[in-house]
Amino acid sequence: MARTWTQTRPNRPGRAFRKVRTDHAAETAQDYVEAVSDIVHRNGVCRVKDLSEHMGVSHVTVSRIVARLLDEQLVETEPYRPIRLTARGEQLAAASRRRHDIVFRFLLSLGVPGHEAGPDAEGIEHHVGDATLHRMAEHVAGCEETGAAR
Amino acid sequence: MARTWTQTRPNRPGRAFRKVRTDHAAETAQDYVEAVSDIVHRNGVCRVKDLSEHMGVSHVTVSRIVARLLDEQLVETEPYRPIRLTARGEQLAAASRRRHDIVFRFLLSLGVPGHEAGPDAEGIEHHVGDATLHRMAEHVAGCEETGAAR
DNA sequence: ACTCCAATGTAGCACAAGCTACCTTCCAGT
DNA sequence: ACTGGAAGGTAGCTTGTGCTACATTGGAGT
Ligand SMILES: [Mn+2]
Ligand SMILES: [Mn+2]
Ligand SMILES: [Mn+2]
Ligand SMILES: [Mn+2]
Repeated sequence: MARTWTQTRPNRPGRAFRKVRTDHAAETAQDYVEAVSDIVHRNGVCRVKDLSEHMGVSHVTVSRIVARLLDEQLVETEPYRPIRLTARGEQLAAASRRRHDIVFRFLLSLGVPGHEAGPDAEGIEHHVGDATLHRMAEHVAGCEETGAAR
Repeated sequence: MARTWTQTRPNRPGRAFRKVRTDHAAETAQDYVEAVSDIVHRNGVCRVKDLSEHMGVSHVTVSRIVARLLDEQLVETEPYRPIRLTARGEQLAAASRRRHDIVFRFLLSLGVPGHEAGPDAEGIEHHVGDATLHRMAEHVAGCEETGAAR
């Protein structure tokens, strides 16, 4: 019965890379619902144009992605109308913003200058597991009770 | 002269998201050259199969990506032959590994358990700017001179 | 020397996300 | 009420990365 079983259970590095890929797949939805939430709070409504400027992409890219979010019931809208978040969308936005803020404030508390912490946080946030997020939050809290960054 | 100038210079969030997108574009090359380097050190040679197992993807995906790395002069190989790194590939691999190690050890020094630090580092590494990397390295050094993680 | 099979290559598909070019809609200001 | 132009939709292309199915190759073992 030998069983060569070349690769029955996934190996360690393979698992890690798979996780990164699923994180990437979730990334767009998180950033967009967060953006919709921000823009609605700032402007009252969120239009395709607003998202296009916010994300730095063309309006075409935005409207295809909005169609996907509609599919996933994260937003609702009709043609030529503003975009609102569904309840699910609000939840995801809240969770994403919380994560984003923790990562951003953590980088600041590490001593990273704001102009670099912003862009770095935008990417890092999607790859931070629960344990890592907890540790970051604790670090931020620790630094704030002592005294500011550094 | 009014100048509506809807969007002449990119806005802040737009710049951040653009950076994330360029980071993602560089990600595959970095992970693959790092993998080739690791596998060569471990096995003597690196084959498509090794990469396929390491990355957790099919051999088809690997061989198309290897073709791209060949184009970018990061690796050299011929059909049905092992894959070696070029000088440029070695350089990129060394830089990537250094970055990867710093991020990983940083997470450990934060108190993140290894089984989560590994996968998280695999994603985070590509979004860490120079200032952030420096801060992480300093944090690791500080923790090591004191006493281990925590 | 042959043969078999694991490894590799190729064809062709899917899907996400980027773009330009072009068409349609709607509303603000006359 | 009209209408010009900004906003948004649509068509169709590109690139990157994933896949299955099938063809090819080369070397290990007889
Ligand atoms: Mn975010
Ligand atoms: Mn983000
Ligand atoms: Mn890596
Ligand atoms: Mn990686």
